[in-house]
Amino acid sequence: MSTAVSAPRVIVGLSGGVDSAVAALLLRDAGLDVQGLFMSNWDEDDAYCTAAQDYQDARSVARELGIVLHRVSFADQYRQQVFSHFLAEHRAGRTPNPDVLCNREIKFGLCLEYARRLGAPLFATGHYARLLQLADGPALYQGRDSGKDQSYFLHSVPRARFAQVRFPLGELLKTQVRERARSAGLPVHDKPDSTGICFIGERPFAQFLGRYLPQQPGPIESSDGRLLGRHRGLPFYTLGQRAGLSIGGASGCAQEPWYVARKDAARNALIVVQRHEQHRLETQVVATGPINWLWVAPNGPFSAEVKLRYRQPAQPATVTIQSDGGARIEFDSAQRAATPGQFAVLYQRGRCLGGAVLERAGVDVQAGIDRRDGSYPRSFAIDIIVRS
RNA sequence: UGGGGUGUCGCCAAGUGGUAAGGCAGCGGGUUUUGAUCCCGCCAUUCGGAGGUUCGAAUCCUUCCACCCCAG
Repeated sequence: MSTAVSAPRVIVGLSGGVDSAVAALLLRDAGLDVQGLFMSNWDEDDAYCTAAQDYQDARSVARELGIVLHRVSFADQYRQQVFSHFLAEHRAGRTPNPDVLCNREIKFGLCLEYARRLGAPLFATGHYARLLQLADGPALYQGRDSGKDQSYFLHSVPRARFAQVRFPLGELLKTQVRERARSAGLPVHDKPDSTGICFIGERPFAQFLGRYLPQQPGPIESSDGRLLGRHRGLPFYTLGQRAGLSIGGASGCAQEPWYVARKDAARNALIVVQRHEQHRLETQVVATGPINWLWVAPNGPFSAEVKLRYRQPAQPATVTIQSDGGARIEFDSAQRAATPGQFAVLYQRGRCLGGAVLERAGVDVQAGIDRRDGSYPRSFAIDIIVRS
């Protein structure tokens, strides 16, 4: 409100949560010309979609901060550029991460552009990540709060776009953010963290997917071919998954839970293993699609820490760039349930170097097989992957 | 309808006279801006049915029922 006429304008993506509210607060207090932007990208109003309440919260925050709040819906574009891909990946038996795409296409794509149209050279969000403007361009770093770091979800954004971006929460801990919100009198200071797919919300996942994908029941088998149950369709499961298999005890088998190890698309069979044989779903090498670089990569192989899934500690590995722009990543130690469709994100001492979608794992990398369906040859589980 | 075997929570499975282990699954919760993984909690007044013996039985007896195997 009290900003000088010359202060640069910044559009803050206000979600109605505490993080974006504090991001706006910090920028306002820094003297910037802050305006809020609320996006509703999923046009479904039900018990799981909290958009209506979130908008009210965003309004409250904007009122409290004394800033303008814009509202826009990218629902059509979200369906076109994020959700359709999400479904296509599932149909192929892979496990997509829609939120990575959402950041690239919507938040740091359309939304960034929209901010420009609103006269703002800068766009900010409440992500827990840090940006440094280096001589050769922006550098993305993990948020200081290692428990909340969200750089994984940002790795796919084209590097140049980060020049316009600010992450005011990068140096803060979540507890500090909540405290800041509370002392500033923001009504959302104790609002629970959001979970689930961005904009869609947390819902019974298999049920949700079932609205878009057909049921294609088939057998659930152990690695030695024993029939253990029925699955509802390969797309409804992800590698490493335990829950939802409904496999009870079987005579002669260990008293352990079962995990999805492999999808046999040709036979429409889901192959599962027990805890003591989880080495069957471990791989040491993976191959990715073209990398989105947030860093100038060296010519030869280099060392990095790599995450194959959000909320897993980055693992030391050696990365070799292939002629097609993808990477071959060899880990120092075997990784559990490397899943096609998920993203491999590279780090070096807290800096996010970039990342790419995981295409193949294990022997498929050596064989150079491109299995878009996420399945593995039968020998994958039976012979080759067995390690001591 | 001769012989043998088995019937304990949705599944696997302890318990052979002292008043129902455990695991898996499932459900609920925690963690979490991706489906998970992980962690915590809840889950058989009842042991195929009916009688009987006993202070007391899932465990002993009788009988019926179901299923499995071998012979037919």
